[in-house]
Amino acid sequence: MSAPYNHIEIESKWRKRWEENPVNVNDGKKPKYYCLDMFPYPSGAGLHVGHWRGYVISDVWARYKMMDGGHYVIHPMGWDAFGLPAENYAIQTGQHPSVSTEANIRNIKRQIDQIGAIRDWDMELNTTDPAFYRWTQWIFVQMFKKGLAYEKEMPLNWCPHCKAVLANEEVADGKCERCGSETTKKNLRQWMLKITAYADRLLEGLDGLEWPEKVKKMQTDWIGRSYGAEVLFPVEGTDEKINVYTTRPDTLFGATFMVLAPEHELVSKITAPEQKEAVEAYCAMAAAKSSVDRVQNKEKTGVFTGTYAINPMNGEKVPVWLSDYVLADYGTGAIMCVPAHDDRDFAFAKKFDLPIIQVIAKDGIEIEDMQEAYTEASGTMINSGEWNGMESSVLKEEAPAIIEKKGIGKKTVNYKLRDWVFSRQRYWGEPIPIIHCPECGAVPVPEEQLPVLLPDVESYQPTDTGESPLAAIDEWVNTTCPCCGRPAKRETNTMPQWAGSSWYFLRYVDVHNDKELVSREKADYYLPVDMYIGGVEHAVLHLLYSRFYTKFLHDIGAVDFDEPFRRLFNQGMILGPKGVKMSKSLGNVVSPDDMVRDYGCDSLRIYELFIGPPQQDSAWDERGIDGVNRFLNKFWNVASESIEKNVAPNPEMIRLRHKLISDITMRLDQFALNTAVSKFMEYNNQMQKMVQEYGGVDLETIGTYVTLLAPFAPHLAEELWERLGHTDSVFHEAWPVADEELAADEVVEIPVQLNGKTKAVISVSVNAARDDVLEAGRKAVADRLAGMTVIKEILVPGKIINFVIRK
RNA sequence: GCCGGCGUGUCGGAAUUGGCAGACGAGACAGACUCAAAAUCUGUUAUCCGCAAGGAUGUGUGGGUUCGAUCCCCACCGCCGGCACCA
Repeated sequence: MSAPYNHIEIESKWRKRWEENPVNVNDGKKPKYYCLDMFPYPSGAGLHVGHWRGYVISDVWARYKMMDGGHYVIHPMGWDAFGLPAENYAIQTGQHPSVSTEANIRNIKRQIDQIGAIRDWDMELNTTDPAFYRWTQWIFVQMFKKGLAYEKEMPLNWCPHCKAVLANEEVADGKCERCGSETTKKNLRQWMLKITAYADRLLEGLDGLEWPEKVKKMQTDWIGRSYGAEVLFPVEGTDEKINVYTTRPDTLFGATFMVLAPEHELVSKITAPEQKEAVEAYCAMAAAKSSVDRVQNKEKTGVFTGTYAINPMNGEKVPVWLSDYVLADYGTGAIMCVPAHDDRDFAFAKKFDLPIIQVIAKDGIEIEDMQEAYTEASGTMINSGEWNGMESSVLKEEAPAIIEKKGIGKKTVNYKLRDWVFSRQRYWGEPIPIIHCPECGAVPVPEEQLPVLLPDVESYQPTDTGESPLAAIDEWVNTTCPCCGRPAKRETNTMPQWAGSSWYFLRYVDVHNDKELVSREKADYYLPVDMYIGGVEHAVLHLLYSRFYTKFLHDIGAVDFDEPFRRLFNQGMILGPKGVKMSKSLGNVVSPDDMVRDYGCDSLRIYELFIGPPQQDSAWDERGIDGVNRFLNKFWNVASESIEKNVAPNPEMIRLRHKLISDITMRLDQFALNTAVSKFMEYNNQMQKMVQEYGGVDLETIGTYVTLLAPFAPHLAEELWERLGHTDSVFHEAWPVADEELAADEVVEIPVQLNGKTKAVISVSVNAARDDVLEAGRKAVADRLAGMTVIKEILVPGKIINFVIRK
């Protein structure tokens, strides 16, 4: 028996070898494969076993791609280092955020190195590096020049805790996505990015992506495209017209009242004098409502304006109301209300005793005393003048065109997606490269003057007023206009956390380029990303923003593709031992460091995969790693024994070899990494029996096993590969290919069932004739067939025999 | 409320997608080695009845399709996630 497996010695040996002699090198001839991890925020807590799992998954994939197809794999890592925690730490300690960030990066880099992954550290980047954010600012300037970055004053989501505005994507349930505080609305002048200009392309581009359907669905819903019509309702006694958006123009005859958002611009113009006071009071109340109230309290409120409008379809007078259930920033901020066919309108009509007219009847029957709205689109039109008798689902499609023809409105498309609020009132972010000149307005900083460096401040403390801490640095703020040379002021807001991450993946491949964002030559060879691995929490944030940025950079000719990530894999979270999210405050964070020391990197790698399906959340259970560790030790022994004995192959071993190749490859391709590990264990158990029976397993089979195991346990594999007598790295081996004929069993066991219940199992040759197999089946259950009538005999070759019998 | 996903031993999970349910691992129990423990090895381990051979039940619940259902269809229950007054 040779020496036992010593993970410390072997892992440090190969770590050193790989450093001296990297296995993943670009010779300029290989096809490329870009396998990317979502880059981490360098938090002070370091990596826990959950982060580790994501990086293990991506490394297994990267190494597999390196061997399968002989790719040069781009597998870089960087730091998404702007953001609030570093800034908050700076507020507490007075230490510059870059200092704590740098220390955190050192620690996390050490932890990442423990994974033993192939990494292109010469591509490392950091979003807070001026050489990087120069180009983040450059992209902003290009967007500004194309009219996609603009300033606007509007009510915005404001987080009183973070003291910054938030994008819609950063607010969930009326609360700040980051800190959980209730958000309020604040009227502020902010920089916006016109992501809505790309709504259709962002929607349509999803079709060609190999992404989880769930994420595509989330983005589709977030963009929220709907088709309908805008219809003009003249206001009685004035020249004004109220423009409403509806997806159900077929129900126009059923519109018995209208509702405007309290913020609608016509409110003050059309309110009747006797209702003025009530309307003003209602608007004030609506403005004071918090986002949480608005989302959670769905009890309808409203006020009558005292004014009537005319339904343009039938000339009927309809009262105009105000209510905050109509959103000012969706559609036209005004709706026509059809209480018979919309739940919200129904509730409003019931509360304020407004008329309800049914215009769609299921099977032509009108409902007496309606108790709830009939919201289905199928039925026959009634009470609808010229439309009576039509099928409503047909009319729904045709109505926008009819309305347009009549000159009372037009066909339209609407989106839920809003423009992206892009400025933040905080210190630790990229300065927005704009100069405000009293004469020339907002002027971009000339490209050759980029980057606009983030200056040092005395206080990082954010303000309550919506002003950035940068505003206090007069010598930085005061500058001259690049256009006219007169005194001007710098923009003091910074960019949101998402700015750098929206395009960083493009920069890795040309990280030192100081002439352009990325050279066309390098972009054409290395990009886009072939596989992107990370958590699902960025579905409508980072992943949507990145797609928008890439489409924009495509349009200005910076890159020749317009989707950044061809394939996306969302790994599940590792939860704490009790199944709750790991967090510092709960004290259930498990660090990989001790386990790497005690069990070795390869054991932890495999355990991270074995714990459950990679896309699924799994609770951490530290005991499980023992099983994986035992498996690696056993395999080490099987391999060592076999190397010593060098036995000749037999058909059983050859069959095992080809079955293993086929099983492992299939599972890798399906991303079923947990069952790939099970299969390794299963085959290892079989090989152990062969060692007992034949003294060892033939070295070709051992070599194949080692090759297949290499992406999972790279150190152990390299060591055994060397012990098998090879001088080159196992990672330069081509991925083995199974010979299905050699993998096929000669004899198969098939169950024999009576009425679907297994009563016996027979062994038959795979080539046996149908009748012989059936005969063998009959024999196996002969005693049970006695006195029975066989009604039907079912034989699925190689699978099953089933006799349907009756007394 | 709407849209997804899931529900299998004590636990994590598997089942080549309609063909022996519970692979693989953890845990537990028993045994071997040991003065002893750890490590290692060898068994057993879905439930119920039975000394046993064997039999019955069993993939959230109820029904259906099928020779055969964890898998397909219908209804329901429970958990998780997303969206949420989007006209």
